[in-house]
Amino acid sequence: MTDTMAETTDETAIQMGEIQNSLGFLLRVAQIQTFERFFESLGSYGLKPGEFTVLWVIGLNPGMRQGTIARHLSIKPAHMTKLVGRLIKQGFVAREQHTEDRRAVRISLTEQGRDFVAENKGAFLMQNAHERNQLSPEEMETLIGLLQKLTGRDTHAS
Amino acid sequence: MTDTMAETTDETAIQMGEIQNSLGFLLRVAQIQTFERFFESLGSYGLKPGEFTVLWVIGLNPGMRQGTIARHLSIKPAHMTKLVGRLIKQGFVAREQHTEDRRAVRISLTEQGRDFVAENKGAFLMQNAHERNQLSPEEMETLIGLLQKLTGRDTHAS
DNA sequence: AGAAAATAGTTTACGCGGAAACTAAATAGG
DNA sequence: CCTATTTAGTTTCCGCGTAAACTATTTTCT
Repeated sequence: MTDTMAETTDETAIQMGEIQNSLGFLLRVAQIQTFERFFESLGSYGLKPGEFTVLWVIGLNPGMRQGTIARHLSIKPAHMTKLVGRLIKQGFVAREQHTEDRRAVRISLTEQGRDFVAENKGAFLMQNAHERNQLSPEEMETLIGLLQKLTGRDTHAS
Repeated sequence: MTDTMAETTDETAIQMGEIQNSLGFLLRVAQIQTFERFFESLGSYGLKPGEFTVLWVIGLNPGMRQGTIARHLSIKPAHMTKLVGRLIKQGFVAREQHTEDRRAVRISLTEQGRDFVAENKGAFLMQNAHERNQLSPEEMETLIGLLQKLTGRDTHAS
């Protein structure tokens, strides 16, 4: 599962240098791994992490504008359109015209969407369960806190 | 159905729930931001983070097989082919046939490639300089250590 | 040796996500 | 009012990264 030490070709003596400590590099690898884990639990439904996140937030904010949700999730408008389109096609989300501002689009979950979120909430949040990775609960907490701070998403940001 | 049915027009009052603490979500946002920072410094050269990383590792391991490097960087073979192709087109990398195994491809940096890496090494590694983000040096160190552990890439396990 | 399997890398087809151009609706300015 | 600007979302086009199929070479097995 982890790096196969058995494979002892001379080629494996690779030098990585400071890249090993590069934030960008580590974030990339971490995300790849997280992505893979996600598919182990939710992949069977053909849903991607981003899609589940959107579903989740729509569920918490029914009737909100899709643009607002996109902005808060750092999703680009163009991408949001397609994302919502997919979710609608799957029957999880419904669009409704904003009555006051007819440019705006309100979105909310369908019954099916609510059920889906409720069912898979656990699996999704399991991502940071320490059983699934190398970190202790405290370490995971620290990591998440630091990432929140790094991204300016900690609740008590300056 | 629930009490959250109140339609929110206020943008700031968005609910995110446990997603805020989701490792996957935070990794995604962090990576987007890191990506943006990268372009501020190296974007002018039209080089992507992944490309610079590959360039870097080739520089540290001249003449190594491209597949070996790919594996160590969690890059898929197909992608590696295109990556190397681009780097060759830019004049940074050179291919040479492996003499013993004619299937294998050895790659190394050109003079231009070495110069480029030397020039931009500082800018690339600056990513984790605390001046560029919200974290103190110690916090950054902790974060990097935790990410290494999470990804199983902490070579010098504490 | 010769067929079969394994290995290295490439090509092809596809989906995701982004930038920019576009449409539609609301607001501002005269 | 009526044009001009802004805002919300969509569409179009493009590049990245992946899976799967493919080519070429090496190894294994009999």
